[in-house]
Amino acid sequence: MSEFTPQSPALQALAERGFIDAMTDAKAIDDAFAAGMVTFYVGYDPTASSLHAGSLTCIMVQRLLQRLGHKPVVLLGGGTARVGDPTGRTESRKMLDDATLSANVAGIRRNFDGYLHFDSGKANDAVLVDNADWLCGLHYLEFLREIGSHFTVNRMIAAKTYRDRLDNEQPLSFLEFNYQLLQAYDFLHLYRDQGCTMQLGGSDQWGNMVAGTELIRRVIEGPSSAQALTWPLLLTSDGRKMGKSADGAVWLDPAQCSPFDYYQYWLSCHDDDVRNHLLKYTDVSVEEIGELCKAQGSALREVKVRLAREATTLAHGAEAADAAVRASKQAFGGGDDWSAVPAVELGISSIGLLELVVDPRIAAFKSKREARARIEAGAVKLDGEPVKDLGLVLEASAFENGTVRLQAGKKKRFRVVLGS
RNA sequence: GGAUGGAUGCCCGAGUGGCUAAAGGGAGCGGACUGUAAAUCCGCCGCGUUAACGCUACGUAGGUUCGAAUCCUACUCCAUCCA
Repeated sequence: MSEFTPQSPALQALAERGFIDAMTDAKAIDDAFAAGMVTFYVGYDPTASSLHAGSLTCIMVQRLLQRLGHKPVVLLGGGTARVGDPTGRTESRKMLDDATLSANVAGIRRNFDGYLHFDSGKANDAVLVDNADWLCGLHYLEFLREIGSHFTVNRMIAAKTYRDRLDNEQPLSFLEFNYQLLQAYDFLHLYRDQGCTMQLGGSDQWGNMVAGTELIRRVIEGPSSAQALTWPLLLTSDGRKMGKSADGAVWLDPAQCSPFDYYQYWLSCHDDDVRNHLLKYTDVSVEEIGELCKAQGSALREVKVRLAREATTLAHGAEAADAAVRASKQAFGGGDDWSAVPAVELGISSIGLLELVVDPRIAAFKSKREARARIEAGAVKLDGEPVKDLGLVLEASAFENGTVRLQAGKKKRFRVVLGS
Protein backbone atom coordinates (compact mmCIF):
# COMPACT_ATOMS: atom_id res chain seq x y z
CA MET A 1 0.00 0.00 0.00
CA SER A 2 2.88 2.33 0.62
CA GLU A 3 3.75 2.25 -3.07
CA PHE A 4 0.20 2.90 -4.12
CA THR A 5 -0.93 6.25 -5.49
CA PRO A 6 -4.69 6.70 -5.56
CA GLN A 7 -6.24 7.76 -8.85
CA SER A 8 -9.80 8.36 -7.75
CA PRO A 9 -10.74 11.73 -6.25
CA ALA A 10 -12.42 9.97 -3.37
CA LEU A 11 -9.46 7.94 -2.26
CA GLN A 12 -7.14 10.85 -2.87
CA ALA A 13 -9.25 13.02 -0.64
CA LEU A 14 -9.35 10.42 2.09
CA ALA A 15 -5.60 10.00 1.90
CA GLU A 16 -4.88 13.73 1.91
CA ARG A 17 -6.98 14.30 4.96
CA GLY A 18 -5.50 11.45 6.92
CA PHE A 19 -8.47 9.15 6.83
CA ILE A 20 -6.68 6.01 5.74
CA ASP A 21 -5.21 3.42 8.03
CA ALA A 22 -5.84 0.07 6.37
CA MET A 23 -7.63 -1.22 3.30
CA THR A 24 -8.56 -4.71 2.21
CA ASP A 25 -7.48 -4.01 -1.38
CA ALA A 26 -6.34 -0.51 -2.15
CA LYS A 27 -6.37 -0.99 -5.91
CA ALA A 28 -9.86 -2.44 -5.93
CA ILE A 29 -11.15 0.35 -3.70
CA ASP A 30 -9.56 2.99 -5.87
CA ASP A 31 -10.98 1.45 -9.02
CA ALA A 32 -14.44 1.23 -7.52
CA PHE A 33 -14.40 4.89 -6.51
CA ALA A 34 -13.13 5.84 -9.96
CA ALA A 35 -15.73 3.76 -11.78
CA GLY A 36 -18.79 5.48 -10.37
CA MET A 37 -21.02 5.87 -7.38
CA VAL A 38 -20.05 3.60 -4.54
CA THR A 39 -22.53 2.78 -1.83
CA PHE A 40 -20.72 2.53 1.48
CA TYR A 41 -21.66 2.30 5.10
CA VAL A 42 -20.46 3.26 8.53
CA GLY A 43 -21.98 1.85 11.69
CA TYR A 44 -22.91 3.86 14.75
CA ASP A 45 -23.80 2.65 18.20
CA PRO A 46 -27.03 4.09 19.52
CA THR A 47 -25.87 3.97 23.11
CA ALA A 48 -27.00 7.54 23.77
CA SER A 49 -29.65 9.85 22.42
CA SER A 50 -27.06 11.84 20.53
CA LEU A 51 -23.70 11.25 18.98
CA HIS A 52 -20.81 13.31 20.26
CA ALA A 53 -17.74 14.81 18.69
CA GLY A 54 -16.00 11.47 18.96
CA SER A 55 -18.24 10.16 16.18
CA LEU A 56 -17.47 13.12 14.02
CA THR A 57 -14.71 11.36 12.15
CA CYS A 58 -17.23 8.83 10.89
CA ILE A 59 -19.67 11.53 9.96
CA MET A 60 -17.11 13.64 8.16
CA VAL A 61 -15.87 10.69 6.12
CA GLN A 62 -19.41 10.03 5.05
CA ARG A 63 -19.90 13.67 4.23
CA LEU A 64 -16.67 13.88 2.25
CA LEU A 65 -17.55 10.86 0.15
CA GLN A 66 -21.09 12.00 -0.42
CA ARG A 67 -19.82 15.34 -1.68
CA LEU A 68 -17.71 13.40 -4.15
CA GLY A 69 -20.77 11.64 -5.45
CA HIS A 70 -20.88 8.47 -3.41
CA LYS A 71 -23.80 7.18 -1.47
CA PRO A 72 -23.60 6.93 2.32
CA VAL A 73 -25.53 4.40 4.30
CA VAL A 74 -25.79 5.29 7.95
CA LEU A 75 -26.19 2.10 9.89
CA LEU A 76 -27.50 2.46 13.39
CA GLY A 77 -26.79 -0.58 15.48
CA GLY A 78 -30.13 -0.78 17.21
CA GLY A 79 -29.92 -4.55 16.93
CA THR A 80 -26.27 -5.06 17.74
CA ALA A 81 -26.54 -2.68 20.66
CA ARG A 82 -28.71 -5.37 22.15
CA VAL A 83 -25.64 -7.56 22.11
CA GLY A 84 -22.75 -5.25 22.89
CA ASP A 85 -19.47 -4.89 21.05
CA PRO A 86 -16.65 -6.28 23.17
CA THR A 87 -14.01 -4.53 21.06
CA GLY A 88 -11.44 -2.89 23.23
CA ARG A 89 -13.38 -3.52 26.34
CA THR A 90 -12.34 -5.54 29.28
CA GLU A 91 -15.78 -6.21 30.53
CA SER A 92 -19.24 -6.59 29.20
CA ARG A 93 -21.11 -3.55 28.13
CA LYS A 94 -24.43 -3.16 29.76
CA MET A 95 -27.42 -3.86 27.63
CA LEU A 96 -30.00 -1.23 26.86
CA ASP A 97 -33.71 -1.77 26.82
CA ASP A 98 -35.78 -1.47 23.69
CA ALA A 99 -37.51 1.80 24.50
CA THR A 100 -34.24 3.57 25.18
CA LEU A 101 -32.73 2.23 21.99
CA SER A 102 -35.49 3.42 19.73
CA ALA A 103 -35.43 6.84 21.33
CA ASN A 104 -31.68 6.96 20.78
CA VAL A 105 -32.05 6.01 17.13
CA ALA A 106 -34.46 8.90 16.62
CA GLY A 107 -32.15 11.35 18.35
CA ILE A 108 -29.12 10.29 16.36
CA ARG A 109 -30.93 10.69 13.07
CA ARG A 110 -31.19 14.41 13.79
CA ASN A 111 -27.44 14.68 14.33
CA PHE A 112 -26.88 14.08 10.65
CA ASP A 113 -28.99 16.91 9.31
CA GLY A 114 -26.16 19.36 8.81
CA TYR A 115 -23.76 16.82 7.40
CA LEU A 116 -25.52 14.61 4.89
CA HIS A 117 -28.45 15.05 2.53
CA PHE A 118 -31.08 12.35 2.81
CA ASP A 119 -34.08 13.42 0.76
CA SER A 120 -32.87 15.74 -1.95
CA GLY A 121 -33.90 13.42 -4.75
CA LYS A 122 -30.35 12.76 -5.81
CA ALA A 123 -29.05 9.31 -6.53
CA ASN A 124 -26.49 9.58 -3.78
CA ASP A 125 -28.91 10.63 -1.06
CA ALA A 126 -27.88 9.13 2.23
CA VAL A 127 -29.90 6.28 3.64
CA LEU A 128 -30.38 5.57 7.29
CA VAL A 129 -31.02 2.04 8.40
CA ASP A 130 -31.31 0.32 11.74
CA ASN A 131 -30.02 -3.20 11.93
CA ALA A 132 -32.70 -4.02 14.45
CA ASP A 133 -34.95 -4.20 11.38
CA TRP A 134 -33.26 -7.31 10.09
CA LEU A 135 -31.45 -8.70 13.10
CA CYS A 136 -34.42 -8.83 15.42
CA GLY A 137 -36.38 -11.01 13.05
CA LEU A 138 -33.62 -13.53 12.48
CA HIS A 139 -34.36 -17.15 13.00
CA TYR A 140 -31.67 -18.83 14.97
CA LEU A 141 -31.44 -22.05 13.03
CA GLU A 142 -31.46 -20.33 9.67
CA PHE A 143 -28.80 -17.94 10.82
CA LEU A 144 -26.60 -20.73 12.06
CA ARG A 145 -26.97 -22.58 8.81
CA GLU A 146 -26.52 -19.68 6.43
CA ILE A 147 -24.02 -17.54 8.29
CA GLY A 148 -22.60 -19.55 11.15
CA SER A 149 -21.28 -22.26 8.89
CA HIS A 150 -18.90 -19.80 7.26
CA PHE A 151 -17.07 -18.97 10.46
CA THR A 152 -14.68 -21.12 12.36
CA VAL A 153 -14.27 -20.63 16.05
CA ASN A 154 -10.56 -21.22 15.59
CA ARG A 155 -10.36 -18.17 13.42
CA MET A 156 -12.58 -16.05 15.57
CA ILE A 157 -10.73 -16.57 18.81
CA ALA A 158 -7.55 -15.59 17.03
CA ALA A 159 -8.95 -12.08 16.56
CA LYS A 160 -7.37 -9.62 18.91
CA THR A 161 -10.67 -8.56 20.36
CA TYR A 162 -11.49 -12.00 21.62
CA ARG A 163 -7.93 -13.13 22.13
CA ASP A 164 -7.32 -10.42 24.69
CA ARG A 165 -10.33 -11.39 26.67
CA LEU A 166 -9.45 -15.05 26.65
CA ASP A 167 -5.79 -14.46 27.44
CA ASN A 168 -6.75 -12.41 30.43
CA GLU A 169 -9.27 -15.01 31.46
CA GLN A 170 -11.89 -12.32 31.36
CA PRO A 171 -15.35 -13.63 30.86
CA LEU A 172 -16.51 -13.39 27.27
CA SER A 173 -20.14 -14.23 27.03
CA PHE A 174 -21.45 -16.22 24.11
CA LEU A 175 -23.67 -13.27 23.37
CA GLU A 176 -20.70 -11.01 22.85
CA PHE A 177 -18.88 -13.67 20.94
CA ASN A 178 -21.63 -13.43 18.36
CA TYR A 179 -21.07 -9.75 17.80
CA GLN A 180 -18.66 -10.30 14.98
CA LEU A 181 -21.08 -12.55 13.15
CA LEU A 182 -23.84 -10.04 13.45
CA GLN A 183 -21.71 -7.21 12.15
CA ALA A 184 -20.53 -9.37 9.29
CA TYR A 185 -24.13 -10.21 8.59
CA ASP A 186 -25.00 -6.51 8.52
CA PHE A 187 -22.54 -6.03 5.72
CA LEU A 188 -23.92 -8.97 3.82
CA HIS A 189 -27.44 -7.70 4.28
CA LEU A 190 -26.54 -4.22 3.05
CA TYR A 191 -24.60 -5.70 0.18
CA ARG A 192 -27.67 -7.55 -0.98
CA ASP A 193 -30.28 -5.02 0.00
CA GLN A 194 -28.60 -1.71 -0.83
CA GLY A 195 -25.83 -2.71 -3.16
CA CYS A 196 -23.44 -1.55 -0.49
CA THR A 197 -19.94 -2.68 -1.34
CA MET A 198 -17.79 -0.93 1.18
CA GLN A 199 -17.62 -0.60 4.92
CA LEU A 200 -15.64 2.15 6.58
CA GLY A 201 -14.77 2.58 10.21
CA GLY A 202 -12.16 3.28 12.82
CA SER A 203 -9.17 0.98 12.94
CA ASP A 204 -10.50 -0.80 15.99
CA GLN A 205 -13.28 -2.17 13.80
CA TRP A 206 -10.92 -3.80 11.34
CA GLY A 207 -11.51 -7.35 12.52
CA ASN A 208 -15.26 -7.06 12.40
CA MET A 209 -15.15 -5.39 9.02
CA VAL A 210 -12.93 -7.98 7.44
CA ALA A 211 -15.21 -10.66 8.79
CA GLY A 212 -17.92 -9.01 6.72
CA THR A 213 -15.97 -8.93 3.49
CA GLU A 214 -15.00 -12.54 3.92
CA LEU A 215 -18.54 -13.59 4.61
CA ILE A 216 -19.71 -11.88 1.46
CA ARG A 217 -16.98 -13.50 -0.56
CA ARG A 218 -18.12 -16.91 0.62
CA VAL A 219 -21.84 -16.39 0.33
CA ILE A 220 -22.12 -14.45 -2.90
CA GLU A 221 -21.96 -16.37 -6.11
CA GLY A 222 -19.30 -15.18 -8.49
CA PRO A 223 -16.87 -12.35 -7.96
CA SER A 224 -17.85 -9.97 -5.21
CA SER A 225 -16.32 -6.63 -4.57
CA ALA A 226 -16.86 -6.06 -0.88
CA GLN A 227 -14.11 -3.94 0.61
CA ALA A 228 -13.23 -2.43 3.94
CA LEU A 229 -11.31 0.71 4.77
CA THR A 230 -10.33 2.03 8.18
CA TRP A 231 -8.97 5.30 9.43
CA PRO A 232 -6.55 5.68 12.29
CA LEU A 233 -8.09 6.19 15.67
CA LEU A 234 -6.36 9.22 17.00
CA LEU A 235 -6.25 10.91 20.29
CA THR A 236 -5.86 14.63 20.52
CA SER A 237 -2.29 15.69 20.99
CA ASP A 238 -2.65 15.90 24.71
CA GLY A 239 -3.77 12.30 24.75
CA ARG A 240 -7.47 12.76 25.20
CA LYS A 241 -10.09 11.01 23.23
CA MET A 242 -11.82 13.19 20.72
CA GLY A 243 -15.06 14.62 21.85
CA LYS A 244 -14.39 14.69 25.54
CA SER A 245 -14.12 17.87 27.49
CA ALA A 246 -13.65 18.37 31.17
CA ASP A 247 -17.40 18.28 31.57
CA GLY A 248 -17.85 15.09 29.62
CA ALA A 249 -18.84 14.37 26.07
CA VAL A 250 -19.24 17.14 23.54
CA TRP A 251 -22.66 16.25 22.20
CA LEU A 252 -23.84 17.16 18.75
CA ASP A 253 -27.37 17.70 20.00
CA PRO A 254 -27.69 21.43 20.77
CA ALA A 255 -29.95 20.63 23.68
CA GLN A 256 -27.14 18.70 25.34
CA CYS A 257 -24.28 20.95 24.32
CA SER A 258 -25.04 24.51 23.29
CA PRO A 259 -23.56 25.84 20.04
CA PHE A 260 -21.62 28.25 22.21
CA ASP A 261 -20.00 25.44 24.16
CA TYR A 262 -19.53 23.46 21.00
CA TYR A 263 -17.70 26.37 19.45
CA GLN A 264 -15.62 26.74 22.58
CA TYR A 265 -14.60 23.11 22.42
CA TRP A 266 -13.04 23.58 19.01
CA LEU A 267 -11.64 27.00 19.71
CA SER A 268 -9.75 25.85 22.76
CA CYS A 269 -8.09 22.89 21.13
CA HIS A 270 -4.39 22.33 21.34
CA ASP A 271 -2.19 24.16 18.82
CA ASP A 272 -0.84 20.89 17.50
CA ASP A 273 -4.34 19.64 16.67
CA VAL A 274 -5.43 22.58 14.55
CA ARG A 275 -4.20 21.24 11.24
CA ASN A 276 -5.50 17.78 11.83
CA HIS A 277 -8.87 19.07 12.95
CA LEU A 278 -9.19 21.36 9.97
CA LEU A 279 -8.47 18.45 7.67
CA LYS A 280 -10.85 16.06 9.33
CA TYR A 281 -13.64 18.19 10.68
CA THR A 282 -14.12 20.99 8.18
CA ASP A 283 -14.67 21.34 4.44
CA VAL A 284 -11.78 23.77 4.07
CA SER A 285 -9.65 22.74 1.13
CA VAL A 286 -6.35 21.05 1.70
CA GLU A 287 -4.56 23.90 -0.06
CA GLU A 288 -6.15 26.53 2.12
CA ILE A 289 -5.42 24.55 5.25
CA GLY A 290 -1.81 24.52 4.20
CA GLU A 291 -1.87 28.29 3.96
CA LEU A 292 -3.72 28.77 7.24
CA CYS A 293 -1.34 26.57 9.14
CA LYS A 294 1.62 28.69 8.24
CA ALA A 295 0.42 30.94 11.01
CA GLN A 296 2.71 31.03 13.98
CA GLY A 297 2.26 31.98 17.59
CA SER A 298 -0.74 34.05 18.47
CA ALA A 299 -1.80 34.27 14.83
CA LEU A 300 -2.86 30.67 15.27
CA ARG A 301 -5.75 31.95 17.30
CA GLU A 302 -7.43 33.27 14.19
CA VAL A 303 -6.99 29.89 12.59
CA LYS A 304 -8.70 28.32 15.54
CA VAL A 305 -11.56 30.77 15.14
CA ARG A 306 -11.89 29.58 11.58
CA LEU A 307 -11.79 25.96 12.64
CA ALA A 308 -14.35 26.45 15.37
CA ARG A 309 -16.65 28.46 13.13
CA GLU A 310 -16.53 25.88 10.38
CA ALA A 311 -17.15 23.00 12.73
CA THR A 312 -19.99 24.79 14.48
CA THR A 313 -21.57 25.75 11.19
CA LEU A 314 -21.71 22.13 10.15
CA ALA A 315 -23.25 21.04 13.41
CA HIS A 316 -25.61 23.91 14.14
CA GLY A 317 -25.81 26.16 11.09
CA ALA A 318 -24.19 29.43 10.10
CA GLU A 319 -26.43 31.53 12.24
CA ALA A 320 -25.64 29.70 15.43
CA ALA A 321 -21.97 29.67 14.52
CA ASP A 322 -21.91 33.42 13.98
CA ALA A 323 -23.66 33.95 17.26
CA ALA A 324 -21.09 31.75 18.96
CA VAL A 325 -18.24 33.73 17.42
CA ARG A 326 -19.78 37.02 18.54
CA ALA A 327 -20.60 35.73 21.99
CA SER A 328 -17.10 34.39 22.46
CA LYS A 329 -15.45 37.60 21.42
CA GLN A 330 -17.60 39.51 23.87
CA ALA A 331 -17.44 37.08 26.74
CA PHE A 332 -13.73 36.45 26.50
CA GLY A 333 -12.66 39.76 25.06
CA GLY A 334 -14.07 41.75 27.92
CA GLY A 335 -17.12 43.04 26.07
CA ASP A 336 -20.45 43.77 27.67
CA ASP A 337 -22.68 42.38 24.98
CA TRP A 338 -23.27 38.86 26.13
CA SER A 339 -26.55 38.50 24.29
CA ALA A 340 -25.38 35.39 22.48
CA VAL A 341 -23.90 33.72 25.55
CA PRO A 342 -26.17 30.96 26.80
CA ALA A 343 -28.62 32.20 29.38
CA VAL A 344 -29.57 30.31 32.49
CA GLU A 345 -33.02 31.24 33.71
CA LEU A 346 -33.24 30.41 37.36
CA GLY A 347 -36.90 31.27 37.84
CA ILE A 348 -36.26 32.78 41.27
CA SER A 349 -35.55 36.36 42.13
CA SER A 350 -32.71 35.89 44.56
CA ILE A 351 -30.00 33.36 45.15
CA GLY A 352 -26.82 33.06 47.19
CA LEU A 353 -23.57 33.16 45.29
CA LEU A 354 -22.56 29.70 46.44
CA GLU A 355 -25.88 28.17 45.49
CA LEU A 356 -25.74 29.86 42.13
CA VAL A 357 -22.34 28.60 41.16
CA VAL A 358 -23.16 25.04 42.19
CA ASP A 359 -26.59 24.97 40.55
CA PRO A 360 -26.80 21.98 38.21
CA ARG A 361 -27.62 24.22 35.24
CA ILE A 362 -24.34 26.02 35.78
CA ALA A 363 -22.25 23.48 37.62
CA ALA A 364 -19.18 25.68 37.61
CA PHE A 365 -17.86 23.72 40.58
CA LYS A 366 -18.56 20.29 41.95
CA SER A 367 -19.44 21.18 45.50
CA LYS A 368 -19.96 24.13 47.76
CA ARG A 369 -16.74 23.25 49.50
CA GLU A 370 -14.82 23.55 46.26
CA ALA A 371 -16.80 26.60 45.20
CA ARG A 372 -15.77 28.38 48.39
CA ALA A 373 -12.11 27.76 47.73
CA ARG A 374 -12.38 28.88 44.13
CA ILE A 375 -14.33 32.01 44.95
CA GLU A 376 -11.76 32.97 47.54
CA ALA A 377 -9.09 32.46 44.91
CA GLY A 378 -10.84 34.97 42.69
CA ALA A 379 -12.27 32.53 40.16
CA VAL A 380 -15.70 34.12 39.98
CA LYS A 381 -16.62 37.43 38.41
CA LEU A 382 -20.02 39.09 38.20
CA ASP A 383 -20.41 41.65 35.44
CA GLY A 384 -16.65 41.57 35.10
CA GLU A 385 -15.91 42.29 38.75
CA PRO A 386 -14.18 39.68 40.90
CA VAL A 387 -16.41 38.63 43.77
CA LYS A 388 -14.96 37.06 46.89
CA ASP A 389 -17.86 37.50 49.30
CA LEU A 390 -19.05 33.99 50.07
CA GLY A 391 -22.21 35.25 51.70
CA LEU A 392 -23.27 37.43 48.81
CA VAL A 393 -26.90 37.13 47.82
CA LEU A 394 -27.88 38.17 44.33
CA GLU A 395 -31.18 40.01 43.95
CA ALA A 396 -32.93 40.39 40.62
CA SER A 397 -33.64 44.03 41.37
CA ALA A 398 -29.94 44.80 41.61
CA PHE A 399 -29.36 44.04 37.94
CA GLU A 400 -30.74 45.41 34.74
CA ASN A 401 -33.45 43.01 33.57
CA GLY A 402 -32.41 40.80 36.44
CA THR A 403 -29.53 39.62 34.31
CA VAL A 404 -25.95 39.32 35.45
CA ARG A 405 -22.90 38.15 33.53
CA LEU A 406 -21.19 35.31 35.36
CA GLN A 407 -17.64 34.20 34.72
CA ALA A 408 -16.46 31.13 36.57
CA GLY A 409 -12.92 30.05 35.98
CA LYS A 410 -11.22 30.28 32.65
CA LYS A 411 -13.81 28.75 30.40
CA LYS A 412 -17.27 29.03 31.87
CA ARG A 413 -19.45 31.97 30.92
CA PHE A 414 -23.17 32.40 31.57
CA ARG A 415 -25.86 34.99 31.51
CA VAL A 416 -27.75 34.42 34.69
CA VAL A 417 -31.35 35.57 34.59
CA LEU A 418 -33.07 36.16 37.92
CA GLY A 419 -36.72 36.83 38.44
CA SER A 420 -39.84 34.77 38.60
C1' G B 1 -11.16 -28.95 42.95
C1' G B 2 -6.20 -27.46 45.67
C1' A B 3 -2.06 -23.69 46.90
C1' U B 4 -0.40 -18.86 47.22
C1' G B 5 -0.75 -13.59 46.35
C1' G B 6 -4.03 -9.46 45.74
C1' A B 7 -8.47 -5.99 46.06
C1' U B 8 -6.80 1.54 48.67
C1' G B 9 -9.55 7.91 46.58
C1' C B 10 -10.77 9.67 38.87
C1' C B 11 -6.19 6.45 37.40
C1' C B 12 -1.42 4.42 39.08
C1' G B 13 0.47 3.48 43.76
C1' A B 14 2.46 3.85 49.33
C1' G B 15 0.59 2.50 53.78
C1' U B 16 0.17 -3.23 58.36
C1' G B 17 -3.50 -0.92 65.23
C1' G B 18 -3.81 5.48 67.01
C1' C B 19 -0.01 11.36 64.72
C1' U B 20 -4.33 8.53 58.11
C1' A B 21 -9.28 11.89 54.66
C1' A B 22 -5.09 8.31 53.99
C1' A B 23 2.57 9.43 51.25
C1' G B 24 3.97 9.96 46.07
C1' G B 25 2.89 10.44 40.85
C1' G B 26 -0.61 11.36 36.87
C1' A B 27 -5.18 13.51 35.50
C1' G B 28 -8.44 17.42 36.81
C1' C B 29 -9.63 22.26 38.81
C1' G B 30 -8.35 27.57 40.40
C1' G B 31 -4.71 31.66 40.26
C1' A B 32 -0.30 34.11 37.81
C1' C B 33 1.91 34.39 32.99
C1' U B 34 -0.11 34.01 27.81
C1' G B 35 -2.69 33.67 22.47
C1' U B 36 -9.55 31.31 25.80
C1' A B 37 -2.69 27.40 23.35
C1' A B 38 1.75 25.01 25.29
C1' A B 39 5.49 25.24 28.98
C1' U B 40 6.36 27.17 33.85
C1' C B 41 5.24 28.80 38.90
C1' C B 42 1.71 28.94 43.09
C1' G B 43 -2.69 26.82 45.27
C1' C B 44 -6.80 23.24 45.53
C1' C B 45 -8.09 18.37 44.78
C1' G B 46 -14.35 13.11 49.59
C1' C B 47 -18.94 15.84 51.32
C1' G B 48 -21.25 19.48 54.72
C1' U B 49 -20.44 23.74 57.99
C1' U B 50 -18.11 30.44 60.20
C1' A B 51 -14.61 26.75 62.28
C1' A B 52 -8.64 23.07 64.42
C1' C B 53 -16.19 20.42 64.14
C1' G B 54 -19.27 16.61 61.86
C1' C B 55 -20.27 12.87 58.29
C1' U B 56 -18.79 9.36 54.56
C1' A B 57 -14.49 6.46 52.64
C1' C B 58 -9.55 1.93 51.83
C1' G B 59 -13.76 -5.26 47.59
C1' U B 60 -18.74 -7.04 50.61
C1' A B 61 -20.82 -8.51 55.43
C1' G B 62 -19.83 -9.27 60.32
C1' G B 63 -16.31 -9.49 64.70
C1' U B 64 -12.04 -8.15 68.19
C1' U B 65 -10.39 -3.36 70.34
C1' C B 66 -10.85 2.69 74.10
C1' G B 67 -9.44 3.01 68.83
C1' A B 68 -8.76 -0.58 62.41
C1' A B 69 -7.37 0.84 55.66
C1' U B 70 -4.24 -1.87 59.03
C1' C B 71 -6.05 -7.85 63.47
C1' C B 72 -9.99 -12.12 63.08
C1' U B 73 -14.24 -14.71 60.35
C1' A B 74 -17.24 -15.54 56.13
C1' C B 75 -18.22 -14.13 51.22
C1' U B 76 -17.20 -11.98 46.16
C1' C B 77 -13.89 -10.93 42.35
C1' C B 78 -8.85 -10.92 40.22
C1' A B 79 -3.61 -12.88 39.50
C1' U B 80 -0.11 -16.86 39.46
C1' C B 81 0.87 -22.07 40.14
C1' C B 82 -0.85 -27.37 40.77
C1' A B 83 -4.67 -31.18 39.36
